[in-house]
Amino acid sequence: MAKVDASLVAHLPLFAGFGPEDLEEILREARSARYPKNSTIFAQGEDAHSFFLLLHGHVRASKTTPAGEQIVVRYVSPGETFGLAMAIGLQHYPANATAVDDSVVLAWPTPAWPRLVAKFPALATNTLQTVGSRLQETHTRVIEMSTQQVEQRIAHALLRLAKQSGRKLDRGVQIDFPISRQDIAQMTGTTLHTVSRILSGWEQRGLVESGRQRIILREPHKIVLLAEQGIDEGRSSGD
Amino acid sequence: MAKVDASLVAHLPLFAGFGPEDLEEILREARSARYPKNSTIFAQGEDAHSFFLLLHGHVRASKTTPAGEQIVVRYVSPGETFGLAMAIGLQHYPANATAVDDSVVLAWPTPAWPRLVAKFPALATNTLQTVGSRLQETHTRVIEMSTQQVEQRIAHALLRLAKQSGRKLDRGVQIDFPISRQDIAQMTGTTLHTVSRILSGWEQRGLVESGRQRIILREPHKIVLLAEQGIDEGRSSGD
DNA sequence: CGATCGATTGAGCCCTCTCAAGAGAGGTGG
DNA sequence: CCACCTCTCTTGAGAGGGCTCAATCGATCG
Repeated sequence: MAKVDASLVAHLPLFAGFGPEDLEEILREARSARYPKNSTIFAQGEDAHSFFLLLHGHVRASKTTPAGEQIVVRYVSPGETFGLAMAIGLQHYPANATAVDDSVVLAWPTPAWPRLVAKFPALATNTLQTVGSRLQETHTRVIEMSTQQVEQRIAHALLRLAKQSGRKLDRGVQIDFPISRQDIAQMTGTTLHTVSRILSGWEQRGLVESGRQRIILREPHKIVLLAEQGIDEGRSSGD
Repeated sequence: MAKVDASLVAHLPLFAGFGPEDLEEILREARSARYPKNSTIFAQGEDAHSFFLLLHGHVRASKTTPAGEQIVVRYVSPGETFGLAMAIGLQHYPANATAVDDSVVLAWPTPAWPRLVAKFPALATNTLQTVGSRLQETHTRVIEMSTQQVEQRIAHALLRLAKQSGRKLDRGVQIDFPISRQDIAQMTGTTLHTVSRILSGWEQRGLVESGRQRIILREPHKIVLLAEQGIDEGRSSGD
């Protein structure tokens, strides 16, 4: 297996404050692995054997309820960690991780975590900040679900995805991985039907262009307005 | 100011793995303070001057939206930390903290955090686990809001409060601090009206006994059933 | 070129919100 | 100790946003 180039990951938040030698030592314990599109990286409830750093691709973290419903926890972008069960005191993964695109990860065996943290305490403080950010983001989600209508929540979700994983095109910004109506529904607490209806509406108004697992924001600024004020007048156009 | 007795807090998760001397050193940097009922401990957006450990009483953490709506983030019980802005990389408090009962806290000046963590790395790993738990709990909340009806969400919320801060009475379990219909609405993403209607219904069925900012669960087991299956009548399946 | 998975769309309903009073409980000041 | 005032809780009526149920269409892949 090829060695990971330290310079590729040195700038990541996880490794803030580390010198090249420390980095080498940490990376030495990791193995890299490739997961093809739609493959499972780990499943909820499984023994947490490893923790991960995404190098390339995109990973969806989701949770399954006892009743069998799924919700999307987040989409992981390159440079982010995931599967940190051990760090937060869990023996088992609290969620599923699925590669939504061909993806490459670094994986450390879970038992390496306590050892690495003991030697490099900055790993813990860096991770604390990461987990703290995720907590803030999740609170934002709770607030949105409590106070906003579905259309606004979808607008916020798509803008976030675009900012995080948007690819600039001439005609707008495309979300850079396959994402279905169902996925968006599971991110926003609604049904795929409602998402479909709303996106159809936006498409007719020229705000987005979308297809099978593909969404392009054509008028991001107008979508920001939708997200912020919610109901904007102007429905009385041509029909 | 009286010195804090180390033995009172030694068993807390925050201090797991510390000896008496380390504990003394950490506690030496804290001051204790008393906040009367309904007083503000800190406000959202304020400079994060301190972080806290609740010794006695109850604290409500809430967030205010740009539109002025409030949601309850959580209720803090004795032994828990709050106001950890600095630890998760924030300069300002992301929420409001209000004493809902006469409360006593230990407060450390924020600048002490990096110094203490440098000397006692276990503080960081202990806090990482705490923040991780809160992240899990917040995800649970998202899942409930996505998949359950209001009545089930209220049932879950009250059961959680009862477990966390319940006082056993002959007639049931009382939530051990003042809590209004509005508070419950802000925990579950609904309105005070709907909470009031649902609690009235439960009261008629003998499940709860409630009054002004006071709730007693008289039939916790039946409320568990409500929380889990939701609808207990009719709804025959017959596949 | 057929099969499968995702997207679209209509109809109808109902859970929950909004709007609107009003009643009860506690606290406070005279 | 009583009167008043404020905060909380209750309850009704009506409306509507979003869900459920049910088909059909369209695109991607083997």
